[in-house]
Amino acid sequence: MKRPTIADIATRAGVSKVAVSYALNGQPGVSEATRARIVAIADEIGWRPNSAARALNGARANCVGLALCRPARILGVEPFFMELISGIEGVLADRSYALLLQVVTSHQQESEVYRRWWGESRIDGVFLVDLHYSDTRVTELERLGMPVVVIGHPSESGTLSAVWSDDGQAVRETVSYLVALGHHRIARVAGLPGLVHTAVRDQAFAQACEGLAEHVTVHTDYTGEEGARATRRLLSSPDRPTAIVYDNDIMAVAGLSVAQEMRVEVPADLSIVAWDDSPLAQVVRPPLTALTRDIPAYGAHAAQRLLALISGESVPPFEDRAASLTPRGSTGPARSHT
Amino acid sequence: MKRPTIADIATRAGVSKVAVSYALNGQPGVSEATRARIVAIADEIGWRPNSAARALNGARANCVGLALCRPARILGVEPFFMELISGIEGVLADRSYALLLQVVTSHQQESEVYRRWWGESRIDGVFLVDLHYSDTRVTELERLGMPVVVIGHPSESGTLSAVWSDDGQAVRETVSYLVALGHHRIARVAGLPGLVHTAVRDQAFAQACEGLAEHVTVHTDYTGEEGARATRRLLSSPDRPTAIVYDNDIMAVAGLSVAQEMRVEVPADLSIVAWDDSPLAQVVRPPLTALTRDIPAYGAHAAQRLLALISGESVPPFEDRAASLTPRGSTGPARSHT
DNA sequence: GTAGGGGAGTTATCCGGTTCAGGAGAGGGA
DNA sequence: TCCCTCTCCTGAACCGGATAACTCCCCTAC
Repeated sequence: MKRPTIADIATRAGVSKVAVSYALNGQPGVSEATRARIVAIADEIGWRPNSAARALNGARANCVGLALCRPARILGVEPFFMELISGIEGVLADRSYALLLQVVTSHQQESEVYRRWWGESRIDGVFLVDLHYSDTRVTELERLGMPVVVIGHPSESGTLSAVWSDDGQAVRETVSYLVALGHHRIARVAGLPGLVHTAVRDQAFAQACEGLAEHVTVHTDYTGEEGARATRRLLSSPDRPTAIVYDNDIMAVAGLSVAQEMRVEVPADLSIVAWDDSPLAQVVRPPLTALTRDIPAYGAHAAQRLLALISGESVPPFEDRAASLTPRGSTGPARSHT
Repeated sequence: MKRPTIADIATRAGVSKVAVSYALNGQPGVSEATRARIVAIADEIGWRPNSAARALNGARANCVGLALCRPARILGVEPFFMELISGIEGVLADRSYALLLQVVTSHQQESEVYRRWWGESRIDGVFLVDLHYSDTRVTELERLGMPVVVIGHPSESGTLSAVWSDDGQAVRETVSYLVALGHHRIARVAGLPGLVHTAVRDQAFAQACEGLAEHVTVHTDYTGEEGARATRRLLSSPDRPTAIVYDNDIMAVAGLSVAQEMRVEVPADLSIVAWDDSPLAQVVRPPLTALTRDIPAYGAHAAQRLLALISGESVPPFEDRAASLTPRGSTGPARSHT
């Protein structure tokens, strides 16, 4: 029941281990006849190269890592990561790379996971997501000298390669769309304030809203509860906004529910925009206007870069397409001033 | 910049590789003084055991696998898998086990992934999810002789160990709750018909509903669109149901939206129950009555069993707690017959 | 006739850690 | 003094492949 090795194949074929190694790796040094015979035997007994043995020869581990540092309940409800992973794996699978996944609870733990994986030669590189300002993980990974692709804004990725999309542009597009619809009081329910992409959006939002009667950003932890609470507070203020942009879909749905509960009509009294389109945004009534990104493609681009990096190529920052606005029923003209 | 090996430590400590190996593995054969010295040096230079070298000696790979066979868009929107993974990893992390993840598009591809991982000695075992009837993956995995924990009903898991929960009981609890509220026409919007847990629920539902004026089950692919379509059809029938049970939360939310769009009041005219509680179920209005399970715990139990199996222990089927009903605003008494 | 060249294999070594079979030296009992 | 045991440590082999270097052998060319 032991797994077959090249030595077994060699015995069967009546040649040396080396001939088998050459034959199975397409190297010169064996005749075509012998090669065919060896390949046939390998096939027949179901031989697979032992990844440990290969890795031991300084070869690649054929594996990359991803550590996610978010509470389980948020990870579960945010389609983003699963879609990202799907996209990443589409590329990895083609090159027979595996993905090592770990959910951690702190950046310190995350760094520790990287150090361990790298020290144990388990992985050839990692993806880094959810960049913070002065992120200790960046310096840590730079120090390790491991191939890394940062999925996030290059301004904070240090010397590490980055794959990113211009959230600022998406914000500007959204705001000017809302302004064109006659909205003067726009609010934004944002995600975690420490994240770089939150800050980028914050800043772009503030700039795009200059000159408007009112604009405000509220930070949350991405959960529906906080999204609902923020919405309730916003809609309770005397000069309540006529449009709210949410940083994820679960908060947008929560906000929509709050509006309905408070008898605020969507889109007549309130327009809602969700960041990141998802089936969820489309099944609620009215369907949510959303900032659509091709997240699997985003992940695929990151994976391609990481593999290139591992092969020793140098990889300049790659700017993916910005999210684009998909108008649906949740946005409409602002009701003229009452 | 090379990663340190035990040979480096040996040189530094002035002993042989073997002494270092013994010292670092807590084996007898070195004095406490020497052991302390070696451990200190290892610590100082940041040594980690090369996992490939260890694996090569017949040791465990310290890694388990999970392949998910669902389209990316469904995976993303269903919190189930991410929560399951979080739970699994909580246990794995304690034992320094890693999780290898792959998203595949067919069972054939999934089996191929298992064969490859196992053949390459990358993993010590796998989780099998989304069991079908006459599942070829079961026989395939039995043939490989690899440790496997099936997350699903033991009736179809063959000789493989199973961790499961009694969906039938949850269905019965739900139906009797609805009946107690005066509902006589109950519908169920179910998931993929091929899945064992769908069939288990189907059967339990049919049995629990015996004697009712009407009960019907509609199968879907778990997407919000199909959930909405099914709901629309159900609510358009002359004898429309007064209660609908959905197999996941995204379909329940879609159903709720359809009801609202059709001016069917929830819960006055229609009660809604969602399978698997999630933040999503709680943020919509009215909040959804849901079948709550502790999914991370479910994953944790499965992981414990898989690790036990890998250690050579025998693992009987483990029945986890059944989902329990969490009543919220989406269910109420059936309106008396008009 | 012989040097040269290449095809087809082989042997030896290495990767980093584990394991087994000793071996040196100290200590103890008869 | 001899032998035995125990502690602490070492050399060698091994895991499954990759790779450098070498050996044949046959064919060609000068």
